[in-house]
Amino acid sequence: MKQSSNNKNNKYNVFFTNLANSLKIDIILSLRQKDKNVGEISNELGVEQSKVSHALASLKLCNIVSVKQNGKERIYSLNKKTILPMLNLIDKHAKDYCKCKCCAEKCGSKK
Amino acid sequence: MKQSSNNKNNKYNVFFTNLANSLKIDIILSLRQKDKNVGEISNELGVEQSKVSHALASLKLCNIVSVKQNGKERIYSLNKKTILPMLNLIDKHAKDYCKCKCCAEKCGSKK
DNA sequence: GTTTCATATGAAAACATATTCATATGTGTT
DNA sequence: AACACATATGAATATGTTTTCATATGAAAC
Repeated sequence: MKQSSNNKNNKYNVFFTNLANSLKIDIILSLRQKDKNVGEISNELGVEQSKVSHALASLKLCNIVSVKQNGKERIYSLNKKTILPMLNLIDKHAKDYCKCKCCAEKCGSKK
Repeated sequence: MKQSSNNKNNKYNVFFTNLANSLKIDIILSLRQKDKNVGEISNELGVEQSKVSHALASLKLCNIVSVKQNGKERIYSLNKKTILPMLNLIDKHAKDYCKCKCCAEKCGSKK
């Protein structure tokens, strides 16, 4: 009877899971303005370097960011083609449906 | 020096976190075709009823689905306006960037 | 080739969310 | 009111992902 798809690795799940993290979102929002190296991101967000590196590595796996070597630095840039329209959809969605100030607390996360 | 945004509840994170789950994705894909009650979804996916209920409750918090009572059933329907374009963006993204068959395994999730 | 700066990596711990299972609630029927 | 059906809820556990911290790697300068 078990006809479950059990499709843990479908592309949608992989993509959303990768983005389901506030640090990664902060990095994405930061890279929206301009390309940055790891140190710049780390300083700007006040977040430890290795944490940023881990987050970037994961974003890179899904081609959400890409990287260029420049001397000893690595410059990360955002793949805007996919992400920006996606953020816009969420902006629109939130505007339409999340009218109360408590919405952010209530949506999805128990925290 | 800690100038971190620490914005765990920003709308993007809340939204993506809610979607970062294969059952919820399966439910969304199923509701894409037509509205269904909990039992139908549960049967179709071969997934226990309470699991489906929990997933639907969480999707509802973000207005990704909505619900209508019909006798003792509850009919869930997908808010297509936001989700469908979002899935399309991911389709496009995967087509452009995830050319190898191993990509799904590699992207984002360690599993 | 040693030092310094920049970033990546591994592994354990911390954390968050999903799953499970027992049970409660709600709706209609008899 | 008792029952059956449909769905929701709570709480403990399981699972998966992030965080942390120590350390490794790589690139340039000396």
